[in-house]
Formats: sequence, structure tokens, C-alpha cells
Amino acid sequence: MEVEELDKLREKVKQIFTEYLNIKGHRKTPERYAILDAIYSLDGHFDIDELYDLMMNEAKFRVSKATLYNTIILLMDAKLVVKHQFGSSSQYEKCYNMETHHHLICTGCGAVREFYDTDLEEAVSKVNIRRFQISHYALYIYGLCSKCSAKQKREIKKKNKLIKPKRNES
Amino acid sequence: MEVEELDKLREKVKQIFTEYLNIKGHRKTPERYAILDAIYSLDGHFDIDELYDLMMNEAKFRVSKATLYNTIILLMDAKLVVKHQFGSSSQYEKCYNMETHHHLICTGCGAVREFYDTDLEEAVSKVNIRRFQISHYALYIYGLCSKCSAKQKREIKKKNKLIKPKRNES
DNA sequence: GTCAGTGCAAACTTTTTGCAACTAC
DNA sequence: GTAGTTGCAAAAAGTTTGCACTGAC
Repeated sequence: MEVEELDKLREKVKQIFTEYLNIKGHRKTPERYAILDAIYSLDGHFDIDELYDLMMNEAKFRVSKATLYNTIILLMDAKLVVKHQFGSSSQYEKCYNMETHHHLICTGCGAVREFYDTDLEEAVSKVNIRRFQISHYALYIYGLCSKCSAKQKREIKKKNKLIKPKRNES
Repeated sequence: MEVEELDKLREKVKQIFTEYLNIKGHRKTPERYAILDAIYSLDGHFDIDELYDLMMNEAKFRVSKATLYNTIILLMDAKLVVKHQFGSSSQYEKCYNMETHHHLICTGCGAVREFYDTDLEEAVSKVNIRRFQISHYALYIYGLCSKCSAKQKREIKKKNKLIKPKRNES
């Protein structure tokens, strides 16, 4: 994304957030806008700790983690941030105007990769459930990345040699 | 599921687990089998606390939570249990020979409902990603259940009355 | 007999909460 | 001025770890 576009996006989500805060009757504090801005200035997933560090070091805006947690709840409610829970700590992601993507999670090393699939996208969008008002969804595919897959194969081979030393090869 | 069928299933997963423990060179402890049995005797999702209570009260088999955590890792590796992370605590689920189902999570009250969709199922099964060996996947749809949806509508109505008392009605 | 596995409690991590101080309204 | 927010620290909740003991092999 170009810098200019990014600035536009940040301005837009700020407007949306303001509108949200007005409707809900919440206060428009500098902390809230600084947090929103920090989130929309970074790419991909982040957890509270990473966001905290970013704000301290890059944005030079001091906020407590309690405020980060509080604000993220508002941002999720305002549909500006989504929450994921792959690893041990919750991961968050900006979501306004983002292309829907899915996640590949390696069960070996925990690495998370994104991928796009239009057929899948279409199938999910067609889902219609009675007595349930859909807001968003998340698809996680678990498996082994090429690195961990290769590693596992090596280990199995090693083990087999130890267990079945057939044909007096060894 | 009928009782007879359930017994067969429990016997089958026991066999698979035994095979798994053999291959991996792990010990076949009574705790491990008791935990597997407890998991396959209950329906739907559970967390460690619920499993712990079940084993203490129903199964009358005392195990520590540390052992539950340890064993669940083995069961996941053996593809007999899957882990979900919707709420605050991790949720687990038996998965051998289970129909693939997806989850509806209410962002209002946190209730989890299951649903089936063959089209969706097919779309996911067609997904093929380079350099990634798929093991399983999870689809979570977030939104509002009918109860929370109704509640939200009531609250918005209430708020609007307070904010815009038009046409000197009030 | 040996060492993987267990129970227990302490430690650790992440998130929530209570409260005094602050500030947006 | 007042009540919603913030920061801080303490508490809570969930999970992991260290260690002595036990029992599967």
C-alpha cells in the first residue's frame, strides 16, 4: 500500500471511530486515537505486548496496557479490529477495508501465513444461518509448513532405522 | 449416537492411541487411557476444568491438571482431539470419525453453536496450498445469536429515544 | 532397576479489576 | 463540576514448570 493511500485509510478509520464513539456516548480521548493510529500504521498481526512496545518506541505515546485492552474492545465493537487466538496470547489485526484472508498455522513451529481463496470466500458468503446475524468469520487451516514437514520426515526415518534394522543393513 | 456405537468408538480410539504410544515410544499409563475414555464419553466442547471435574465426579479417576494438559498434547498429536480457542480458556473436542462441523460464536454472550454446510466443506477440501501440508481446519463465524440480536435492537431503540426526542413527543 | 510420567505447588503469562487521579464534556 | 477514562498495581485465570515420588517397561 502506498503512503498516501495509507494516510487516507488512517483518516477514514478515525472518522468511523469518532462516529462510533459519538453513537455509543464514549469520550474521544487522545489515547484512543493514538492507539487506533498505531494499529493502522502496522501490518499484519500483533499482540498487546507488541502494540505496547510500538507505542512506546515508535509512536512515543505512553499508554498503559489496561487502556490498550479497553480500547481494543471498543475497536472490535466498532468493527475496526478483529481478534484471533492462535498462539498463547491473543492476536489482533486491523480489518477495515481489508481483503478477507485466511490463516495457515503451522502446528510445528507456530508460524502463521495468510492466503486468499475466492472460491472459499464465495462459499462462506453464501452461508445463511437461521437465528444468527453474521458479523465476520475466520478460517484457520492447521498443518505443517515445508520446514517442519521436512523435519518430521527426517525424524520418522531416523526412528524407523532404530526400530527396524531389517536385512542386516546396519 | 447409540450406546453400543459409542462403546465401539471408545474401543477404536483406544486402539489408535495404543498404536500412537507405541510408535512414539511413550508409556501406556492408566491415566492416559482414563483421560481418553472420559473425553470420548462426553459430547461437544470442554475445557480442562470441565474435564477435571468430570473425571473426579463421574469417572472417579483422580488425575492432576498437569497430567490433563500433558495428555491432551499427546491426544492432539495423535489426531484424536482438536483444540479451539474461542473464549478465555482453550476448548477441546474429540475428533476421531466426527463429521466436520463449524462453529457459530455469539459475540454478545459467547454461546457456541455448531453447524454443517456441505458446500463450504467441499470448498475447503479443494483448497490446496503450496508448501503446506494440511492436517485440519477450523471455521468460526462470529455474530449475534437471536437473543443478543434482539437485546441490541432494544438498546439502540432506547438510546435513540434519549438522544433524539423529536417532534415534541416526550 | 531405570527413567518416563505423575501429583503437587510454585512460577509464569496474559488479562481483568479496583481505586485514586485526571480530563473530556 | 461530574462522570467516563486512565495508569498503576494487585488479583485473577489459565497454563507451564520444577521436583520428589511412583510405576510401566
